Order: sequence, then structure tokens, then C-alpha cells
Amino acid sequence: MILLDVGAADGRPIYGQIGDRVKFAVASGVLRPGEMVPSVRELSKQLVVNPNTVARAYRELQTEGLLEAVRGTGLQVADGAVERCKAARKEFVRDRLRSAIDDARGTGLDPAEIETVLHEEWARGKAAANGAAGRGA
Amino acid sequence: MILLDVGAADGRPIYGQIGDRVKFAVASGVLRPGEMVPSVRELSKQLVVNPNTVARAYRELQTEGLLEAVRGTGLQVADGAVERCKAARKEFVRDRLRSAIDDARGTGLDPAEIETVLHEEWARGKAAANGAAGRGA
Amino acid sequence: MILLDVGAADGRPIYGQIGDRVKFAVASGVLRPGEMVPSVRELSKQLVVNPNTVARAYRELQTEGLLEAVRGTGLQVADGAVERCKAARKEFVRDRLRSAIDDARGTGLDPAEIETVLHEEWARGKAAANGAAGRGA
Amino acid sequence: MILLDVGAADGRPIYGQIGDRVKFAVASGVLRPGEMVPSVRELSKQLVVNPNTVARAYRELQTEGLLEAVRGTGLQVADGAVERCKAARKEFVRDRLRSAIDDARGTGLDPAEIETVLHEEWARGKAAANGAAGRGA
DNA sequence: GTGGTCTAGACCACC
DNA sequence: GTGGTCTAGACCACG
Repeated sequence: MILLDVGAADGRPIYGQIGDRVKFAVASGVLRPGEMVPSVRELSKQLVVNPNTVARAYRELQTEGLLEAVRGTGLQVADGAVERCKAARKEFVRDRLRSAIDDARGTGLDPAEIETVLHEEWARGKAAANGAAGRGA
Repeated sequence: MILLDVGAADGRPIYGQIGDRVKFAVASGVLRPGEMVPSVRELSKQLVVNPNTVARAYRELQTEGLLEAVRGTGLQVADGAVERCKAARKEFVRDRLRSAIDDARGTGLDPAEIETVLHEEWARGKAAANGAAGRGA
Repeated sequence: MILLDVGAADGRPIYGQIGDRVKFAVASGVLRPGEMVPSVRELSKQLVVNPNTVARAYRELQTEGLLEAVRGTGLQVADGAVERCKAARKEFVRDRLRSAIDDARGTGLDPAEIETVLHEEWARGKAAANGAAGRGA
Repeated sequence: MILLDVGAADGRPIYGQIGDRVKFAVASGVLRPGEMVPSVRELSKQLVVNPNTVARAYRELQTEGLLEAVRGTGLQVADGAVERCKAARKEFVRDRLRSAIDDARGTGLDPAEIETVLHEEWARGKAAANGAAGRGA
């Protein structure tokens, strides 16, 4: 099973995307406190990314207190991580949507037309999600 | 009046943001074909950005055929630019919203909650725009 | 003038030693808020160390809020850095002395003998410092 | 009674710390020539450390001639070990104190202030030792 | 010139 | 096997 996946280059650093993915996984309960995260080498293979990049992502999560090192064994999700990850996730979503909307408004395009596009894209995303769920069932 | 404004470090290169702003200005009719764009020096001062960065943005707009050099005078908006800029703008808006929505969905957050946030942020943006319009009147 | 110097491999990571040196320099007033620190490349040459290692040290100082990036120019000492660096320095000194003393006690060596050695080494260090100062004057 | 104890990650390898502890125990007479040292398994349990790590410490003590294998029984303290361990201990203490003092001086902190801290920490260590002795009595 | 990111690959200590 | 550190060198965006 593929636990984590990073999208194409969307400008954000890869190590940041990896960090976010881990947070989301913790927030969603896919990764639970006490559980080990994939090893640096394994995840780097899975994502086709340099081990250093994964290591950097993990290091930052460690300094944030979300991950804990177990000597010679790996890294595990810290105890209080779930709540903080949930908060971080919602913050992330809100920021992302807000900046997209602000950018759209900033173009000078008619707000009504923006709203139309917004609804279209929301519906498209929902349909895609349902389709995926349907195929999965 | 501030014709162009570039946001803080949102990851995208500044010269790209500047290029987009020019396109949007053309699409909105703020900048008309035949009109001169601000000089590199002027715009770089206005945006508190290095002149090289503005020059690069203009250079790329020239290679896209959206701007034309007028010898010894500066750069003017090309003739067929409006339609292409309008198309580019709508494309930009759609891409931006779609990727934001996809990213939000990718976090595993409950879609209903995402939709709530989406509505909140849309309303917030609308209110801010009205407020700005009101202050302008 | 050599602003910073890292000692031989004393077990601690080099990037940590570099970070400490910067903090000490700030605490001592050698580096003042608003001043630029040596560039990554320059310092890496000076210390005969890989640029990445210096970059890592600087990055951590940035996340600690002690250094601020000035786009395309370099890194400068942050405003409130002096106080925090002074505190960090004293903490560092105390930790270092305490652990050394604890380790010495942990060996089971007669406390009186430890104290003798302690006085000898303190005197030796003082003499060396004076000698250096004398030569410098 | 806990014969040996290894501190938290102080940067030095654990197997080295264990080796030192054995040497100190020999120097202090806690472990006498001809006496058996704890088995790898027993000591690894006591220290909550991987058996390999203890084994490595013992191996190095063997190559230094401080421990001798007794076929089918274990490892015993070698005959001439006491003197060498005493010397090593004093060397260790001196090195440790000197490097700590040098490091403290290297920070640029006022020597008088360093001396104050030094006295405080020395007193603190002495008090702690007395307290432990008191509790033991 | 500046820092930031990423890759590739090495060595170490520990399990 | 694990993570941590370091080196070497590349490319990018920006000044």
C-alpha cells in the first residue's frame, strides 16, 4: 500500500510536501502515535526522491515534536501529534483555498464567473472522489 | 493607483507573478493594445523588486508576443493580446482553484468541512472586495 | 580577521558548532543585529567545510529566529538576537561545566583530587589566555 | 546496586562510555583483578542497551588487555589492569575538565562569570554526592 | 554575488 | 537494517 505520495513540482519544496503528507496521515489516523513511519530509505525509494530529502522532512517533523527517534530502529509518531496535525491540516486547507480565491479575484475576472468556475471545479473534484470510491467498492 | 502588485513569497517566481499581472491588466482593459507598459525602472520601484526581475518578466512577455518593443520609447501592448490574455486569465483562475481544491481533498479532511471552509473564505474575499470598493467610492 | 573558527572533531556535529560560534559572536557583540553574517560560501571556505554544512547551521539559526534572510543579499542578525544569544551562551557554559564535573565525579576518583585537577586546569587556561592577550598587546 | 550507568546521548558512543565505566570500576576497586565482569546479556539488560553494544565494549577492553576471557565462563579483570585503569581515569578526568573549561573560555563569556558558574556547579555536584551518600547510609 | 533545493554517495554509530 | 552527518556538485531565483 502506498502510504504517501507527492505530486509533481508545484513549486513547493519536496521536503515540505513530504512533511505535509505525514501530518495529514497522522491527522487522518492512517499513522497512529507510537507507530513507525516508513524508513528514510524506503520512503525515498517509494517517492523516487533522494534519501536526504526525506531525511530533511523527517528532521523538521522531529524538531516540531511530531516524530520521535528510536535509536537504531527508526522514527515513530509522537504522542500528542494527532491534535497538532489535525490543526495543521485544517490551517493548510484554509490557507490554500484562501490564497487561490484571492489570486482568482486578483485577476480582475468577474466574481460571478469565478464563482461559476469554483462550483464547477468543486463538483468535478467531488465526482472524481466518488468515482474513485465507487471503483474501490 | 497601483497597477500591479505582487504577493509575498508564495513560492512562485516573482517574474512570473509580474508577467501574470500584466496579462490580467490587459485582459481587464486596464492596459490596452498600443498603450505603453510602465518602464522597467518605474515598475521595479513600485514593486520594490530588482529591475532585473521586471526586465525578465517583460522579456518573456515579448517572446510570447504580448508586448512589442518601440524603439527608444519602451514596450507596448501588442495588438492581438487581449483575447489571449483573457483566455490565459480564465485558465489561470481555473487551474489555481482546481489545484487548491484537489490539494484540500488530498489532505483527507472531511469534504463537508472543506466545503464549509471554502464558503467561509469565498464570503470573506467577497466582503473584503466590497469593503475596498466602498472605500474607493 | 577570522570571525569564526571550529575546533577539531569533538564529537559534536560541525553545523552545531558553527551555530554556537555565531551565537557567541552575537552575544559578545562581535556580530550586531542588522549586520550580515559571512556568506555561506565564504564561511565554508574559511572553515574548510562543505557549504551545505554552513547552510544547515544558518538554516537552524533562522528557524530559531536569530538570523533573517534578505533576499539575494544574505543573512543578517535578527533584532532580538542579542539577549537570547547571551542566555544561550551562559546556558551552554553551565551545561558544559556541569557535565564535565559530573563525569569526573562519576569516575569514582577522590573529589579532593578532582578539585586539584580542576584548579590546575583553570589556572592553565587563565595563563594561556593571559599569554595570548600579552602577545596580542 | 547499579555497578554501571550510561548517561543519555551525550554524543559519545555508548560502547565507549561502557568501556570507560568498566575502567573506572576497576580503578576504584569495585571490580578487582580476577573477578568476573557482568555477562553481556546481564549488563545489556541493566543498561537497557543492545547486547551488541556491550559486546563491543568488552571486545575493545580485551584488545586493550584489561579483560581476559575465561573459557566457558566469561570475562575477568586482567592482572595489571588496576594501575592502567587508574592512569586512564585521571587522564579522562583531566581531559574532560580541560576541554570544558576551554570551551567555556571560547564563548567569550567573562572569565569571572565562568569561574562563578564553575564554583556553583562544583558545589552543586558535591551537595548531590553528599545527598546520595546520606540516603545510602 | 546571495541563499535554497536537490541529487548522489560516502562513513558512522547503533540495533 | 536504522537515522545522522558530511562532502561534492548541480540548478534555480534573486540582486
